[in-house]
Amino acid sequence: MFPTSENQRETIVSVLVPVAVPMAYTYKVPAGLHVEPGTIVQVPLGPRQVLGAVWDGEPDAAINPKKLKTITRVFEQARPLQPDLRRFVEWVANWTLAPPGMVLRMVLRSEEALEDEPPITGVRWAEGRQPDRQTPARKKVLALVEDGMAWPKSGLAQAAGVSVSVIDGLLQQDVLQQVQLPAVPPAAKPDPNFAKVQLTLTQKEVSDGLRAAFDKGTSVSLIDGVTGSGKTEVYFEAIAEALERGKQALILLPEIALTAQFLRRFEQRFGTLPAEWHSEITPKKRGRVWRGVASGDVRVVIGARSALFLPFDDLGLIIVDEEHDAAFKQDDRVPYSARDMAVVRGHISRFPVILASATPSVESRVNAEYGRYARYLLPERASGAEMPQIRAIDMRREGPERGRWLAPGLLEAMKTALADGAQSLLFLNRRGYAPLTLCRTCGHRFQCRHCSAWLVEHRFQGRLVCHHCGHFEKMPETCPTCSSTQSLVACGPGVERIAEEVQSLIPEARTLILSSDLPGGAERMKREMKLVEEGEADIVIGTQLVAKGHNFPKMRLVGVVDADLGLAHGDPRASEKTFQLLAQVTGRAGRVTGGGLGFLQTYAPEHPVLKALMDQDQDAFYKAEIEARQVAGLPPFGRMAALIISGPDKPSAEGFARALARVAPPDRAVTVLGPAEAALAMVRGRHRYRLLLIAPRQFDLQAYLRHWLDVGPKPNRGLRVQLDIDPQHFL
DNA sequence: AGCACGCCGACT
DNA sequence: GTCGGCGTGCTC
Repeated sequence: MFPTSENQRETIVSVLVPVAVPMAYTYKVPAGLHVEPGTIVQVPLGPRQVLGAVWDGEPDAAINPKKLKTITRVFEQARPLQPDLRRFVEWVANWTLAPPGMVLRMVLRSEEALEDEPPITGVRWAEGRQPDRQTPARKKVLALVEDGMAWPKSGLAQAAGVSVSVIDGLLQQDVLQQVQLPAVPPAAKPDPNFAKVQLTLTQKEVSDGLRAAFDKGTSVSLIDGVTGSGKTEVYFEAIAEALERGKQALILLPEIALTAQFLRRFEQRFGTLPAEWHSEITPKKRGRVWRGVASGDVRVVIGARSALFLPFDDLGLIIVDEEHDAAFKQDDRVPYSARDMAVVRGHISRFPVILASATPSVESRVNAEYGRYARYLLPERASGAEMPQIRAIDMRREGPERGRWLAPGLLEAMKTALADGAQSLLFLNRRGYAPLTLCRTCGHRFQCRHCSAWLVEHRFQGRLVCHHCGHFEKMPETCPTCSSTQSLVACGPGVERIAEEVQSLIPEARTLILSSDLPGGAERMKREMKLVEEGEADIVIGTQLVAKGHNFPKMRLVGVVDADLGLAHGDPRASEKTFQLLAQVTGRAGRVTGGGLGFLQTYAPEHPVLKALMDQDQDAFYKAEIEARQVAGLPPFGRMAALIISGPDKPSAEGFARALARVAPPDRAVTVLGPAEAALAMVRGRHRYRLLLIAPRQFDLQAYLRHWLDVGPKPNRGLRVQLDIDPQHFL
């Protein structure tokens, strides 16, 4: 690969560039410079300079030598990407049908990481020297530096209570001198023995099992524990074990859950904050963490899915918390599932991976049942609090009068809770006031002009909003078709409408809406979450964002306004998603106060998802769902791929069908759920169409797709593939 | 004519 | 992913 031939021929190497080209390119190595596989380099590509990594495999000698360009820069200080990481990049590229360069791009996402950090300069007393004239300000500064310690300039000025110009004056007279300060480490070393916690008997058993997994090399464990059962405490013990063995650890959290609260819990256990990695981290910090991870200075990273591609020096454990969460899936660029790829990374580098959830994904449950994963159960709340009682309200018999949405039984329970000083939560996963507006006179329905979804009325903003593409218009006074006035009616409820109903029926309660679209942004949301936490609201009406994150200690009652919502979707995972969401939401009830209550308003009280929730019988849900999937050939028993066709065409079934026929004619081995099916309704954004292919396990779906990708439009032009396949069988 | 936009191929 | 080239259609 690196001939230093006698006849002084120039060396050539493979270089992978972070661009959507199908393979590694070939470059010349400048004379006298050493590169090896993994070395990070800068190379010319077309009209620009890009980062890249020297890659494995023979460089292509067949390329016209006149075309070959030379590596412009070698990043000698940055350590080469390790063989395991390079294999991981290749694996992910192969799996996702994405160009390997696009996966490498996720590894090289911090440009700052490669440059040396500009040294931090500080000041120190030049021993013995005194200023020409003493002033009170100068005296204060000199008192601080007397001991010979070095200070950052602004820090010293602040500590002395003087302005920076005083320091500058002293520097001028050489009373102070400039010195280099050591670089700030991105995170201190966590101490596995900082604050050992008292574990319950069950927790201890699980933690012993997890610690033992380190001796097995590759292993995956699933912690299946109810909300409040202490999953976190238990997997912290696995992190302690990794640290004791001198290994690095990575905790992956869904983006939403990266809360200060979680970081504080880590700090309490290990005595220091972990390094963080997610989209909000500043470029400078990002560079420090990247370098720290590569050098081994950073021992534990807590991050969102992209942290999986960090160049760890010696990674020995990955934890995927809330492993069922959809936020682990990336839909754009390289469409990967961080949960699945974490398992792959653990497999390649032979270390344990831990998946944790109160409501595991069906895939993980199946893998556990078939013995591919070790399964650990934490069935009880560590505080001893009871799980809430959940009952259905049959809306056919116990429902409210026409035009109202809350059943009398639910309202009674809310009033009782209010009288006892406890909080209630009404959950409805629908923003706005009403999901459909129509004209009573002519039947006109307000539809989005871009994507044909119904427009949702947002009464506080006085707008009609499309929840698909974000398009909005002012709420008109008159019908745009027949010009009738006062004829527009709102159909169905959203959170705003439920809040209106609560305010009119229980006016003495302090009500609060928690919905992502309310004005004030993330700041206001944080404040309001805090208000709820402190008991400053009696009745909270919320969309799905109340399911995650904050705990509400005074919440006793949870009412699901429409428990059927989401069950009748075209989405093949509708049941699973609804089960997980409702289990989380009802789990908010009575976590600390005990005796929590859950109500499910439904027209289908016999539905297996709702029955499982009421009976507190998760197993019943998984059993029913697994059977249904086996019959339908859905994951994890079949394999599913979505072909996404995007383009500027206006939505039209004809154009879509034409594209489909050109790209992926139906095959006897695969089921194509085309535009006519509900599958399309699942994600019909602007300029985007998706169809689902479902193939049996033994069918080589990737080869099939690869074939049609070659025949059809270029993969990076209008056509994208998203695979929803559990990789467990392919390791 | 001047340009904005979309499409398409090339990039070693 | 990003650039440059080229065709189409619209505006000053």
